[in-house]
Amino acid sequence: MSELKAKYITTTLPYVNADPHVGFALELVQADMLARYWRLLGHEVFFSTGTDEHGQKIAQKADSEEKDRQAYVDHYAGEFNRLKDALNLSNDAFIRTTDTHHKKAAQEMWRRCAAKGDIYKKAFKGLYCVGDEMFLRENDLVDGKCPNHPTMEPIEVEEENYFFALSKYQTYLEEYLNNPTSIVPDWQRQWALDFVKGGLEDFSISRQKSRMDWGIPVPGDDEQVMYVWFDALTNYISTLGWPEENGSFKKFWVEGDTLQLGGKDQVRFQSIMWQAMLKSAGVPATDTVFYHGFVTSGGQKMSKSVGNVISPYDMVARYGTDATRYMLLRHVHPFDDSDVTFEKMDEWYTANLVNGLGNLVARVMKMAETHLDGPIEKPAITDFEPEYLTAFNVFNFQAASDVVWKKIGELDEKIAVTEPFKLVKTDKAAAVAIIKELVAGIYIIGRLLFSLMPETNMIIKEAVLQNKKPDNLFKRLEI
RNA sequence: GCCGAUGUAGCUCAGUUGGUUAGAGCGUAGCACUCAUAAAGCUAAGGUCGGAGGAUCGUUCCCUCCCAUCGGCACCA
Repeated sequence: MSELKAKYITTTLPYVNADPHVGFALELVQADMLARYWRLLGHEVFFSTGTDEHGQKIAQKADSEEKDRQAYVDHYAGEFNRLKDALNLSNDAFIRTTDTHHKKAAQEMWRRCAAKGDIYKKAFKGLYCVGDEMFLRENDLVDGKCPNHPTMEPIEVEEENYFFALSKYQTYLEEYLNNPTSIVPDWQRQWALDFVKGGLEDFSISRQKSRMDWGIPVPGDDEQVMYVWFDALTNYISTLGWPEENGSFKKFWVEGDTLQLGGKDQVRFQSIMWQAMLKSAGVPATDTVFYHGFVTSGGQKMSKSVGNVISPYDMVARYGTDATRYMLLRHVHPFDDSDVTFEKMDEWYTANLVNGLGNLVARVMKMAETHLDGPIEKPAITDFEPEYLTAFNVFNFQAASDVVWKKIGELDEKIAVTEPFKLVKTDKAAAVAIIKELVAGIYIIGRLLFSLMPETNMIIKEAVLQNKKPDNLFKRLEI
């Protein structure tokens, strides 16, 4: 058997200007399910996540709340890092773009792109709102005024910024995106390809320090700080120790398979700008970027004003960690938008977890505990069925989960058909044989849940090995 | 406006080489059982497969047009 390739997987880094959102929780558990699955298959895995902490919006928010900026981002980094326990994540690294090492790496990225001749200075002209202390976008203007300050006249400001020569990489990016595995799902790849073919503009990668100083200093220019995107993108390799060329970077990025996850609004950044930066710096491209959809609630985008925001912490509080993972991985579409409400989640929870998985384990283990002399022989490890493997290969977390629930249904049916609880009164040996099969079936279900619901996996395994009915896996919801 | 999708049972969705009675899960109704978290099992109701034309011996699945919904159309990240 050939050596399995090392696997690198990372989420995007959420921008820490708000509390963790269920959409990001989705990305995290998707990454975690893959990471655990690969480890189970025997791959060496490096799973990274973290926080993106520089830029205008964060500086502004911290200032407006009269908080020290570093203290402000420390707080939010903590809020995001708390998801590790809440969602039982197995990430190997949590990188913050304010980490010292990361700052150095971002500067090295800059130097390399500059050495390649891809960074140049150019005058940038834009409408600037003095009230917001930031440049306004054409689309944001309301009657030509800043939406937040309709009484103030935006002023035209010109400043010199550094630009990255993205346009140089059009041909390269077309080649890269022609590779069918560069982006999943494929229609996102088509979009990216069309976008690149339509022509690329260079983009600014710095801000004048006098106007915005919450960023990583541009090497060799005290007047400028990096634009947050240039800084943040570098995290995907700085987390592996880059620019140190050996060690983790070599093992996972150069010699391993690399996978990045992101929301569907990230295509331009992850698959276009970032890939051009990597090429410029002489670093191998990301093998695949997977883009998930958005989670809506009640048919609308979540927003504070609508009042339909779902916090992952609220989900965990109501259903528990494994059940929350279950909702996000089995009932949210891997890459299309999905609608989630507590009403729907209550149904899923009760039907599939309480009445389905939880009840099955309870009824089987009760019979086992009552009628077997001791634990069954530990079932041999069997290969996963093809549909389970295929589901993971195409990032179809729902299909992978469906395999488990199909088995749950089969076992429930088997109990109904063979009635071991009745048979035990007339033919104990036959009943015991059936119960043993059922327990083995539970064990297999537990194993299939390894990546989806790690805690449940452990409980089932323990229950089988000790021949003891566990406490109810999922508590019935209070009405 | 342009580009791209989507429109299949109450809900969420499967359904590619076009071929007899269109599927699953959840929900609903009834039957029945009792090992289990009043759970599971069986049965049933429920669909002109968005609409209209066309090509075909024949299409939910191909072509055209229309309607509806959604998303994107670069420096907010």
